[in-house]
Amino acid sequence: MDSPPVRAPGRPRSKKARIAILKAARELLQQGGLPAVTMEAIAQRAGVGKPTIYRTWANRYEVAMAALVDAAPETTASSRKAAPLDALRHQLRQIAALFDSALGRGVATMLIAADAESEVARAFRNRFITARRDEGRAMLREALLMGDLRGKFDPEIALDLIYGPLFYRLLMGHGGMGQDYADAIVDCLVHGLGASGKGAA
Amino acid sequence: MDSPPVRAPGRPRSKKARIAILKAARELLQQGGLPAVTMEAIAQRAGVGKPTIYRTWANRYEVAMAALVDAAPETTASSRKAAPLDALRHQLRQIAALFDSALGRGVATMLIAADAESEVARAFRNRFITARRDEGRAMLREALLMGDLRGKFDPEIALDLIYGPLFYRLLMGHGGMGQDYADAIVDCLVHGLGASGKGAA
Amino acid sequence: MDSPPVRAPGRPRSKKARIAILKAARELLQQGGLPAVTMEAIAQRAGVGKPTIYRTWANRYEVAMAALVDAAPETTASSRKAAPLDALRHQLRQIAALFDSALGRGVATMLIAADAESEVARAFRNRFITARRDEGRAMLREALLMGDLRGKFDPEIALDLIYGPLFYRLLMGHGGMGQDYADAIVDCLVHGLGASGKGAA
Amino acid sequence: MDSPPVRAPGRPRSKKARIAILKAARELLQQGGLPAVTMEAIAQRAGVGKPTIYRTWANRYEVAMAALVDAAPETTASSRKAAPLDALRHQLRQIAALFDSALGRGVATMLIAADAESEVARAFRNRFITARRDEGRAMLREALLMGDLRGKFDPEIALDLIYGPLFYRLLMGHGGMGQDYADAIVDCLVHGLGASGKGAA
DNA sequence: CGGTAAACGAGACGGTACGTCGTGTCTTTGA
DNA sequence: TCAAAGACACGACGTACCGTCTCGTTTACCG
Repeated sequence: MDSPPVRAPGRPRSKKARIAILKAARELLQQGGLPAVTMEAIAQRAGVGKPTIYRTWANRYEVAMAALVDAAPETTASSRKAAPLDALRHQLRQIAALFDSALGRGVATMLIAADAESEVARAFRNRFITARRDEGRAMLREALLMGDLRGKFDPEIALDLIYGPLFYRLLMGHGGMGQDYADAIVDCLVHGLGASGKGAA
Repeated sequence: MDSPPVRAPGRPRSKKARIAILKAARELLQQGGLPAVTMEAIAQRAGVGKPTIYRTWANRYEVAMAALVDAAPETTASSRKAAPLDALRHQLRQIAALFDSALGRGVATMLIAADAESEVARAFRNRFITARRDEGRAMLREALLMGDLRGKFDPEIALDLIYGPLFYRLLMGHGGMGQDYADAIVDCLVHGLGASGKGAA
Repeated sequence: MDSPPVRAPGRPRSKKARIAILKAARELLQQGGLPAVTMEAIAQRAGVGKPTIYRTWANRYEVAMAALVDAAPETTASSRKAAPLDALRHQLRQIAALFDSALGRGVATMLIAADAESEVARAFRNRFITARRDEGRAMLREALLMGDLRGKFDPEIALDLIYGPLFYRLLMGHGGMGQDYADAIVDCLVHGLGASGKGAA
Repeated sequence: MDSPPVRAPGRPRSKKARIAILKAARELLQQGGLPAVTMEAIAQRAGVGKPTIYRTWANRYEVAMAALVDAAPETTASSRKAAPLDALRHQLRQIAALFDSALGRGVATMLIAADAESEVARAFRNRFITARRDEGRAMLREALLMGDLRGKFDPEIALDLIYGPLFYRLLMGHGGMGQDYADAIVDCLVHGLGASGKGAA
């Protein structure tokens, strides 16, 4: 790997170490899930001292998150020019695919286990959750502007109703995560359950 | 198979020990959250040997779950004679209150960390999740019968939209879990987002 | 004391169980040494409940000792009519052979580990040690009477010098336990080291 | 092989921890005998983690032996200028005193229980047994040179006859371990039992 | 010959110690 | 100065036996 110049192990390693750590964490995550991502395993596999890891991340969850953040595509790069609701469906399908993968559970575990206020946890949420939610919010607004949606609703609540079911099934595993599920969520929500005005509070 | 008349040989398991273990686990869960529920702490607090715990439960998550299952009320005992949608709102408020408590995170962690196929995990899901979902399904049906709802929708998807947001916020913590949140979910869903027929797939 | 007329009420102890227990203990001792002789292993192998063992023996060492006592030949049945010193050599060879076997170490361990005052420990010592020592004492006396020995010595010290070396090598393992060793001990002792009268105290 | 210039990487082992562990083991040994020397007790008393102990020693017997080796005087420092046989008597009295102490049984137990081939067991035997035996051998040789002894005998057998009785009584406990016992052994051996030439094999 | 009392098998009990693992901190050496 | 290596204190893990107890069953004797 580092054969020709044979740069002996020493000080100037900062970037290389970081990359090796994240790579090791990613591989461990894929092979054995989050429980396999131990500091010791990372250090050994990356050829790095444990203190070097702790210098950058506070605990193993942060390393795992950083590995995911590092690996994931920065943007969904949604298909431009599509109708807003179709774009929303497309995005939802992508998220469903992620949750359906082996990493899905790991994502959920991290969301729970990590310190909610840590720097990396915030970045993780930004990258994986908030960014998509922001996209979704923009899509809803556009749909209203273009007349695809005409109801009166709190967009934040609507976004919860859109993304919530995916997390629900991720946690409970009581149903599939297929593409049609993403579509069904949108359809059910935009049509509503048919309020009659009788059952209101 | 040969269950009713047969009796296992040897000394029967002690009811006292079982009760003490679950009580200790419950207290530890309330005081320090799930991380505090260690086998050693349970054993010491319950005045019980560790093997006695392992004889019944496979790991600390199972004990914690069993403690919750043991402690929780069997049924929500919803207010009878209320309008179905009001009953649904009431149930949702109760769940929100649970998730808002210190136990909320623990519940979520357990759902993730425990072996999904274990006996206790199944019981836990039945008691805490499925039972409420079943109640919700009945309420939806009743609302349709009574004319409070008139839409055409897949009830399973609708139930996901109802309960999903609570898990979403439990995981992400991006918003409150108050009583009004429960109401807002129901309202948003029954009215829908106002489909125009244009944005369909 | 009150043995003949009195008879305990209830079911008498099972001879079959006793035999099975001692057999199991003996086998375990041969296969894995003393550490393998655990109460649980004995009980399982003998098809017997642990309390049945404890009813007769106080701990695993006692069981192991009883197993040895039960297995060992009651008497050395020394060759009659042999010269006393030859008989002594013969006996010593037999003891060396025992110590050289797999059971040798177990014997030593038990002598150390068991409660020195227990009933079985005493029986064990009687059977294995004292009986042989008594035989040895008789042989010494006979040798003196017959004129084979003419020195002035304390017989108890002489007996220690005869049997001690075997235990020494059993413990330390610094030399063989062959037949010639037994002979060498007797020879060296009966001739002595050749006192000159100068080094006396 | 490459010992002198080479140095293991990483943090070197703590001398303080080693000393604390051996001190704790020694105290436990004195207070409660070998059964009291448990890894957990050592770790707690020494303020040390269990893995730190296991890093150096394989089991509690090794720790106990190391503690004794560490504590014992390197040499008996026998009284110079004494007659060789008197020096031998002196040494034997010292050993008898050790065996008579609370540590005596522990010493014997360790000799049996520990892995005979382990590094520490070898050191233990060297320090406690072989060194004294070597001293004894030298004394015998000197006594022959000086004419205090004139017999023809195998010195190794003679040494077994000298030290064996002490181990015999240590194991069997059938007699005292006093100073006069040490003297009696030497006296009996140097004079012999008085061979007549009749009882030979 | 039917009661009764003890011994039986089975195995759960409260404990203690085991030896392993992972954590997050520290100390040393080397580049 | 900082990185690797790895020892450190800590503490939970899950296992193995200990010696005791509680079951329901079996078996011999004695009234």
